[in-house]
Amino acid sequence: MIVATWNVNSIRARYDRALAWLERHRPDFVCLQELKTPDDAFPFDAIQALGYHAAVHGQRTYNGVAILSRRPLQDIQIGLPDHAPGDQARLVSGELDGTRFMSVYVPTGARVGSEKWQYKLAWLDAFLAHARKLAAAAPVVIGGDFNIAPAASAVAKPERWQESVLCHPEVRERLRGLLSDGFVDVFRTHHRDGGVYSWWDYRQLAFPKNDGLRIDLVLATENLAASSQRAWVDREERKGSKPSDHAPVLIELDA
DNA sequence: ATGGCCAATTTTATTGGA
Repeated sequence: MIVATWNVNSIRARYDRALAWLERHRPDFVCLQELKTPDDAFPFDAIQALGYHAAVHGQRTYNGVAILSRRPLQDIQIGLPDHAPGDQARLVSGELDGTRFMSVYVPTGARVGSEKWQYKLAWLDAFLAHARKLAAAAPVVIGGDFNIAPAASAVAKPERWQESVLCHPEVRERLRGLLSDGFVDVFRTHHRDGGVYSWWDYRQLAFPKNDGLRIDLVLATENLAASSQRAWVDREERKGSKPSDHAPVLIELDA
């Protein structure tokens, strides 16, 4: 099966491109982030017409996540376990054939030391604890915009980003904790040397210069990850008219 | 080639993204 994760940076702004991409690639599961759209404005009909079900946790203006699947997910969970109704829409998960799929949009954290940075750390802690708990019950696949570049090899210009919210030791250590606790960064197992990115700033010709970072990750619990055949970034989707600033990341599992 | 921010909203500026 093929699992993709893609931060679309508004599902409405990406409507044409996202549907065309879905029709072209037809992955089995697609984790989407930054829908920037409430549930009632999500394009359920168009996606259903392409043969997909959607588990959606939308939000107006900011955030918003979804999982698309050929068969409907079961036991869909919205947000973190203790979430309040007004919480930021950053997590949705569901189960199919004994595997749990999660789509996550980790906070950026604005600037190190800011209030949003503290929120990023606290949210991450809660999310990681929840992911560990789910992984104790069933195999898990997490697709998401983690807003963490796992290592210097995931950054075109590591020195420039070293102290940023995407590369700071505080977030890298948290991610490393999950990776030493039964989860695998599937892309990394197939691209040990790094140098492949998933996000490029819209500004300063970052994409033509390939001045990017790999912050969009697919994590899988070890048994699932052991069956992975390949992993790749669909850079074509970052080209052309009105792209998202993120490219889709895809993995193939023999499961 | 892949091209010099973009998207939503508070809309003719501002805010947030990463």
